[in-house]
Amino acid sequence: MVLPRSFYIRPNVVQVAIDLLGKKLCTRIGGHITSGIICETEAYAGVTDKASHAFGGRRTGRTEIMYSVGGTAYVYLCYGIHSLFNVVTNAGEIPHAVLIRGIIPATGTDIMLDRTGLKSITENSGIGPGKVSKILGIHYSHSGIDLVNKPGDPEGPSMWIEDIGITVPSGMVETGKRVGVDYAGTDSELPYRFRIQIRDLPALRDQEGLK
DNA sequence: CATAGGATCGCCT
DNA sequence: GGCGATCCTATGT
Repeated sequence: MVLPRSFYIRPNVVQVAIDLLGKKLCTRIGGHITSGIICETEAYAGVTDKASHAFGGRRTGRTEIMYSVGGTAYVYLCYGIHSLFNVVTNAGEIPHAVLIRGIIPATGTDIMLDRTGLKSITENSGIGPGKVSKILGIHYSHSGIDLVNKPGDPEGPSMWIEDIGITVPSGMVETGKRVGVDYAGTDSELPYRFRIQIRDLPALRDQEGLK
């Protein structure tokens, strides 16, 4: 089931970040469908969060997308090299977002090989926000794509997230500080990073099989 | 117009 | 554990 708008527009961005664990992030880029199970996320709490690009209500050409309605993709270029993929959450004009930091490759591993030049795709190949975009073919030019309604052009790039029947037990979710946001002062200490360990995957895959 | 710096990665030691 | 790659974005003059 493709996640509906109601999943994204919930007001608690931290809860959305946790609930995205175990969901399947899918893209159709250049006619190729690839996907992976989300295993690491970070929440960015908008205008009050010093680590957020929208802190203080900042609106620029880049961050404007963050003010879209929940269920919109926000992708930006980091370090001149990496496209980082985020999901905008909450109602319009409230710039909350969840950074997807890691996925376990699921569909289209042959395409991922082409995109990365790796010799093989493993469970680690999508760990790291830059790698997520690399293996899924996501580019910062895809910022603004709607994750709920398919774009008008059926041939164009498209991205969505599916519920595949996995429920991650809270005891399986590891919480920590966000990465690379030391400039945010005390906000860098917030426990807004969430991940599931690869060693716990077999149990989750069993759930998927039962559905 | 000029410039500094970044929600990273992979290779090197 | 350290560093270079690489370029857009934001900000300041």
